[in-house]
Amino acid sequence: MQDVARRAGVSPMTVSRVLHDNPSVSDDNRRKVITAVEELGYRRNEVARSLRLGRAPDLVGLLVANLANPFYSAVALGVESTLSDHGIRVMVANTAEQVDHERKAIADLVSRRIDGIIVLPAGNEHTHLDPVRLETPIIFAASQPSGVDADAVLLDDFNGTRLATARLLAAGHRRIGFLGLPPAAWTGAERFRGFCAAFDEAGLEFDARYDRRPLRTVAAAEKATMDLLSQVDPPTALFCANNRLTIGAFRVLRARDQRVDLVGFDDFELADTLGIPLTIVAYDPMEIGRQAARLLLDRLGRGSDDRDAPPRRLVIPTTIIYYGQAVESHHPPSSEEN
Amino acid sequence: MQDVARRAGVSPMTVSRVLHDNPSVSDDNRRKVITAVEELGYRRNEVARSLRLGRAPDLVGLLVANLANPFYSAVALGVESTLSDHGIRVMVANTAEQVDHERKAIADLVSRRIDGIIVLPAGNEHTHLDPVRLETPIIFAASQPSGVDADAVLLDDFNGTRLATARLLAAGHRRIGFLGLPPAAWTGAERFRGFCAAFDEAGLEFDARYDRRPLRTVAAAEKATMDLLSQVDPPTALFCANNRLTIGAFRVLRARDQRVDLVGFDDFELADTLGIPLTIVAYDPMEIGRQAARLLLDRLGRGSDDRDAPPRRLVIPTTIIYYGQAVESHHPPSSEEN
DNA sequence: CTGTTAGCGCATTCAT
DNA sequence: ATGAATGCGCTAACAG
Repeated sequence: MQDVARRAGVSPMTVSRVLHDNPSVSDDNRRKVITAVEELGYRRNEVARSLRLGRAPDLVGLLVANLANPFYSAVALGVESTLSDHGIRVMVANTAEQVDHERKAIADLVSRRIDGIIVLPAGNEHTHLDPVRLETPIIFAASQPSGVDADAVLLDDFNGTRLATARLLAAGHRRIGFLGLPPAAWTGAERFRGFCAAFDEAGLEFDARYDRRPLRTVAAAEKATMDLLSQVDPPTALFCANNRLTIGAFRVLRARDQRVDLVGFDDFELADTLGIPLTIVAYDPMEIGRQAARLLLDRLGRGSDDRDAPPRRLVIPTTIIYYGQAVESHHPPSSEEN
Repeated sequence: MQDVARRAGVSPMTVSRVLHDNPSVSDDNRRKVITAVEELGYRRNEVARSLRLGRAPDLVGLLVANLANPFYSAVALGVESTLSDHGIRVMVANTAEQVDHERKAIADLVSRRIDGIIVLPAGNEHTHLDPVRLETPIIFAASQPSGVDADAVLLDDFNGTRLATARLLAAGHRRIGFLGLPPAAWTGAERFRGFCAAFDEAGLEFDARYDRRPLRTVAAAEKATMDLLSQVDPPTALFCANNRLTIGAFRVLRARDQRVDLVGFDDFELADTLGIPLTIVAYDPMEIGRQAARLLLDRLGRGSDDRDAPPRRLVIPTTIIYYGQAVESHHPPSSEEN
């Protein structure tokens, strides 16, 4: 900046002002500075700037459990695209579903004085995230903050599961297997709660022999499915709590060519072509990222809202899609842009 | 830091030394400092630190075309996991395959004084990235640097395509449709080159009537496939240059129940369950990210190598997988951890 | 082993 | 409309 000032024959201060579009600079000087900047290929040092400003300018952290899962990468894309429209960069940390990774990553992000954090928490207990709120705004996504008072964008896990399950019951199914996530995760708990609620409302009781939890991976879902199918009174339908588990169940059903109604949470690519009747509790994962980003922008005073408003909760709705046997034109989600 | 020093009854410098594990601090003082740090919940301001050091400590940029594409998110995960082992954070920018997004993102990253950049370039001309090399190391991934002398980790696009195509020719196919990417992309050019090379080696010529380029999306691949299948002398086999195009072709074949040999570049989840014979040119996309990260670490002097070594080229091999009609246990790629 | 000095590059404040 | 002074929080280089 000194160099630019020298070359333009002005003081560093004038250069700074030009870079800030400060109107109180003579057109003459402005021109000279701009020329000098271009000739020198000068670019402001954002590090110094942020030290002076006391915060990392336009930089937020995003914590996800597993980037390789299309759900998380879609959320990440939603966050990134929304924030980059505002000139904000995103630092991504993969927690691999480990709470201590999460803790470390957060500490690191905070010490970098980022402007805010969006977190898709690994566990369901978030008190360790509470101290962070004093330093920087934090937005929860896909998980209800527990022990922390913070903005959140949630999915209607409960109702999505409840309604899909109600359909199964209405169709006459009584022996329904539940492939579920660890109850320690918000999503795991809520989806199971919705499942049970549907039974309650129908005046029925869920038989624990059909309960298979906690499951995390495709492989675990495969095992659980085989196990369920080979027991006496095998289930006539399966509910799978996320795309991993749906895919695991599908693999087994397909290999056995067994007629079982399959219902799963999360849409996924090729879900419509699997050649078996499949009901999906669907939603737009990118929208979770977009809304989380918007909540954060509000907190940063960039959006429409007051930055000191009380915590807000946004709920993304789910819809139910039936992928029948026939293969037509209804496209499931995919990264169409590529 | 002043506060910590006061509380510990030492100078800020001693605090700094303790934080750096500098051995020349008396155990007594060290203890006092550590206690004070804990009591105050102090964390070093990384911004000030990096201003002092003249670089953003442990922060690199990653540019990808489309995070929602499993290929890119797998690469991103490979990068993130490798670098986070070294305490390095990753800033992700999604270029949406637009060169000017790429340009802007790079300029922004550089002005943040990041330690390095890993880029999966949008186009095939990279001279606009050359100036960046003066400021920060840059690693190319999945695309040969052109007009720039930089490290790169590449995929064996040429041979993967060539060998898979050779198989088709050996199996007697002569009318082979080629669903290809824009030739402006390295990957697009190389895969087409490999395809043609196989014809050359067999003493055959590729009939341009079966050439369908450039294609980018699932929908475009569907259209191209329908078009190919409805022409006179329809192809008896299709080669698809990436997972998007393979999926598009599959959708049409499945809807028509038409017997056409399908060969595609990129493995993808559920590829083994599609119920049609499918040959895949496979590789590990995470490995691209890991290797790119490793090259960058070397450049940063963190790895084993000299940081002023000449540019290096790493090539990730491909393998050919045949997913037959039967559905067994051979698992395709997926985010198994979740 | 520890403290003092000085400056990284910028922007806020005050003076001109 | 412009410039000079000051300090953000930290650490390298040098004393002591």
